[in-house]
Amino acid sequence: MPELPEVETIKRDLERVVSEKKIKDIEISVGKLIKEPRAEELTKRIKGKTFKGVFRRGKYLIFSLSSGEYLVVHLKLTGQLIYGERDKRSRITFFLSDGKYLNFNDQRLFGEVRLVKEWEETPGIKKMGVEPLGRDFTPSLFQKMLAGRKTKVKPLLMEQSFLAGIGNIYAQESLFRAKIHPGRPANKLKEKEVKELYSSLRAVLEEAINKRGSSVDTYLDAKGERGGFDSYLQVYGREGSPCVRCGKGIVKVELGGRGTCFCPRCQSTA
DNA sequence: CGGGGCTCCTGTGCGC
DNA sequence: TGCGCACAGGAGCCCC
Repeated sequence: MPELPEVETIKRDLERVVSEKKIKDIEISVGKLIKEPRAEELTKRIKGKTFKGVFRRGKYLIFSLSSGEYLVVHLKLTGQLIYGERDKRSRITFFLSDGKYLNFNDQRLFGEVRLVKEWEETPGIKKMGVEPLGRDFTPSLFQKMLAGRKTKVKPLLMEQSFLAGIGNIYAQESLFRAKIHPGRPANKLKEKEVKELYSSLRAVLEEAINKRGSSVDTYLDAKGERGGFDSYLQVYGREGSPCVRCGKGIVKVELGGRGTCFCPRCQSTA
């Protein structure tokens, strides 16, 4: 599942290879992935335009086009954007001026593509919270953000209107590093724990970016290669295995309807 | 605000 | 060996 580090990896890869390339044509095999405008309309507006740049907001990838419009893409669970040769699994294929292809693969068809004039107004982005690796995300801001919230900290970390780009993997990993039980009410964290969680979040995201993401589920980068962070995951998907810190078995529970792994000994409940 | 539930979809992995 | 079914999961949406 692509989260912030995976989307950032794809962004960095694509920036190098699609910038200044013209979109000669687009082939849409699964029209329902396009949320706006209608597929025919999108084709008309995108054909002949040039990719100017690529950036990321939360888990969204945003391509700026020479027309001044933006192509906004969310990979959801199984989306991939792979640059290179033609891929028969591709749901939406961009034919580029260098003779290469940008393939949007998506096994489970949850992905979303939009062509918009103002990317900031896109549903999902409009109410997006602060970027956890951004300059304005500080320990004191984090303290304030958590203060009013009685809900469980792990589902809160995954709320995109709270923090941008954190999903099930990195929420679990950062709480493990910070030694905080995922079910703790957010407003009950001690000041020291808030600081711990703040640095754990930033550290885990940065390390994951440096390792080019985690290839959990179907994730592949823009070159079609796996990420390298899988082997550094300490709790995610490790239920039943020994805790890397204390050796006790990692436990899996459901929180906010999502599977959650943690160490019942290391991660403090109070 | 909080909490629960439903929805989209399909490959995987289980039970029998 | 093979069939069929429950399940996972991001995020919007609904309801109370």
